[in-house]
Amino acid sequence: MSRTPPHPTREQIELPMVLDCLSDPIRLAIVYQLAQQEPVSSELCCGDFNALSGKSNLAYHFAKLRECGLMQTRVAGTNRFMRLRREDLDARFPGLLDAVITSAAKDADRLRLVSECEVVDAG
Amino acid sequence: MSRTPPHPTREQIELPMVLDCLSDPIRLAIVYQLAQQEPVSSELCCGDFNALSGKSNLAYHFAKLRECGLMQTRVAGTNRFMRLRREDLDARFPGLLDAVITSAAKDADRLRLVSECEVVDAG
DNA sequence: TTGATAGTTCAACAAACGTTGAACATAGGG
DNA sequence: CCCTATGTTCAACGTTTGTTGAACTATCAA
Repeated sequence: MSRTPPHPTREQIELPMVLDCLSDPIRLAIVYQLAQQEPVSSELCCGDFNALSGKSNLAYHFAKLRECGLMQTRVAGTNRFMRLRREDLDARFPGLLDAVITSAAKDADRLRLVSECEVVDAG
Repeated sequence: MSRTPPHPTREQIELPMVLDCLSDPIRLAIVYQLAQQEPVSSELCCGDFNALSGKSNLAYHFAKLRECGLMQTRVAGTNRFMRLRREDLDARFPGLLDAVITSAAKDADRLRLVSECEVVDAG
């Protein structure tokens, strides 16, 4: 598979694009899941999101998240590891990412941020 | 003109809809302009946004902003007065509106949040 | 080399979106 | 009453979006 894909620089990150990206339920769930995992490890790979949708649809959303500057992708063998661009986002838009994630957490069930099986596992 | 249009209740306000609404440049400019005016008077009428786009296009965006719970419209004679639903938004999504407005302010010129003539007037 | 695994790319399609202008409704002033 | 100002609604349009499945690429392990 090709090399590590292009990402915007910090200064190229645009507010409307970020908000638009976060407004899609699947992408919000991806960002939320990344944020939840952050204390443990800052990275997750594509397969960790398979519960959210099909692989090709996820690839589409990953690309959007990358293009708008929300995520960074690192290629390692046959895996791609993704992490939130927290530093860049906090620098550009202070408090925004946290506010979104906190708000999303409050509505977690309404938003189906967790996949069905995870909910079952937790219960 | 018909009666005052329907608005969602506080609990009906949904995060993805709010983010999607804010991701449009014209709507972001409307919200920003309302937020700027807040200390002075919490309301502006439709005509105050005429620099942003045509009247029918603005009516379309006003409807979106109302439907997602960002704004409230009050009918007074031939005017409609609009204000941000700050209390409701802060209750549902603490810090979100402020983070968006602060971020928008930082990029004010890049985002064309102010109309051309306002910029000229200021210069 | 063969096969399996991980993920991307492409073409297709329906649905939703933003913009326009024309028509409409309503209220207020002469 | 007529006229104007304010704002909405409607139909039309081209564009962008999200989703699908099939084809593809690349890496690793046996």
